[in-house]
Amino acid sequence: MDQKALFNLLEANTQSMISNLSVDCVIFTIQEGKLKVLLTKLLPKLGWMLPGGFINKDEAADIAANRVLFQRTGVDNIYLHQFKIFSDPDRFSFQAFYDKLENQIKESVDLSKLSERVISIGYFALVDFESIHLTGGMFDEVTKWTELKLLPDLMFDHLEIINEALKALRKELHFKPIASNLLPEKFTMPELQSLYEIILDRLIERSSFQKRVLKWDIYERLEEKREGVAHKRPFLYRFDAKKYDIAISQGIRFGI
Amino acid sequence: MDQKALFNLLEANTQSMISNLSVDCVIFTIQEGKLKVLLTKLLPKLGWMLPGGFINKDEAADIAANRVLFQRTGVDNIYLHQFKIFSDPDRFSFQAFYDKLENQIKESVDLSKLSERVISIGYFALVDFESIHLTGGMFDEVTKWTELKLLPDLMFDHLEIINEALKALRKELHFKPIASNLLPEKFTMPELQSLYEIILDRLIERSSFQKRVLKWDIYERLEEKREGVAHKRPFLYRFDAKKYDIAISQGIRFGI
DNA sequence: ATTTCATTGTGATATTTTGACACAATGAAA
DNA sequence: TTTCATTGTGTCAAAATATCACAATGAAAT
Repeated sequence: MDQKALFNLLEANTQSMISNLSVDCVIFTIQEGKLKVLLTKLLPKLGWMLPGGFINKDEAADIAANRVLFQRTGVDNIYLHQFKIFSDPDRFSFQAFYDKLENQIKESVDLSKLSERVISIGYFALVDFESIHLTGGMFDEVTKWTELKLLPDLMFDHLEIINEALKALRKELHFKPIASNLLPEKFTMPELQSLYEIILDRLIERSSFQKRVLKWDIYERLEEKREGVAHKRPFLYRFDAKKYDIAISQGIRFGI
Repeated sequence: MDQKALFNLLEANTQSMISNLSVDCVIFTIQEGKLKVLLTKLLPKLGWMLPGGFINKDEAADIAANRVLFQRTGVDNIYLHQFKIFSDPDRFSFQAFYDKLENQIKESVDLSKLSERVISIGYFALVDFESIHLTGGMFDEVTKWTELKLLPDLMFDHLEIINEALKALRKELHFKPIASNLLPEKFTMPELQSLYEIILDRLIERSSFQKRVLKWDIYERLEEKREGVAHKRPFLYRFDAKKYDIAISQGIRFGI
């Protein structure tokens, strides 16, 4: 990530991009028992924000969201769930950016070419921390995972976008269980329970959790058990896409 | 509704509107035991479509949706739920409109001023048929309720928008019960059950339905009963907004 | 006037689901 | 060899749900 990305933003590449329509991605993961979200900066001197960017003129929003996320963070090919659009006329202004720039950069920017407002489409995703590899040499300076409860000041309305994303995620859990994205291929029941507890921010009783989850009949218990734990070894489970499709077609819900 | 609305659309009022961003409203109601949706035409000769229009430059999308719906149908001040955006680059083209116009109209339109694509924000609402009064002299010709299972050919991707709206409505039922909008102030349990059956398109057992619904503790039974029925008179109920707020704050869900 | 009959309120019962808790099994760490 | 946190699983009670039954109702039919 270098100044080129900033220029792309500020010029909004007026030939190929729609300068009044953007996407913003709220990427959740769980690490060290905490729910975290991926933040980026355009330049080290600018504030933290969500990875986002403008939609190309010939591009569907879902495609744009994946492209932008990849360009900004190296995160590639994940399922992004569109959850809300943010259309307050005052939510974003190029002027606010412009004012923070150094004079050298300002000279190369023509504000009059940019639209007066930007509407943004919010996407969220849940990803497995271990399988995500962030790119860019200036990692810590312009890209970081931040604990949801310890967010820094964010630019524009990005705090609101994150809050809405969390609400939408919790709703969506009823219709799409998390294990398909957030966990590695093989996982244990206690691990799955822990995810629910972290995302829903409340404790869940162990025995009834297991009974409820297994009744969905979308997880297959394997012969193997998790190795190297200092106590009884838990069974490994695997998400079964076929059983999941069957369950969905029967209108099952995944309430916890 | 006259040709002026059409001109507004085609010129997209370039001074005050964002010509690449629109809203479309899927208004559901139940009449004669059928789930119906509100369709409109811009002109009698043009095809059926959803009530929709462009967003003003200084306007939030939710406001635009209500304004557009009112202008096109006379339906005022209802809760519109934003459910999805439609961003396929080929989903809409002004050209398609243009080609269907008469020469006289064509001469007054400058296509080059219009954007090449339009992204639309989908809204849905559930309304009580009896309390809705459609305006406009050409009612049947340009505005009508249509049974969902007997939809005519629709312009653009509006069939897809309706299908997605129905999916979203069924999901949303878990978090927001319908009786607050779709029913008149006073209603009976069998009427409420009928709504669920129509919207979910399946039969529900009577006794357990009533027990489940009453356990939500958001409906208040009145002393009165429905008059003029040729059998036992059912009790009337009323939606209790305060109890509803309490229930919501406790994270209750309204699964059926 | 009387009977009919579809519909509703409600209870009885069985079944399923959930919650709370107990306890033996496990296996690395002490 | 012992310790001990964790896990799988069972038991039991409580709550929720499904199934069925039946009396009450009151306009419509006779």
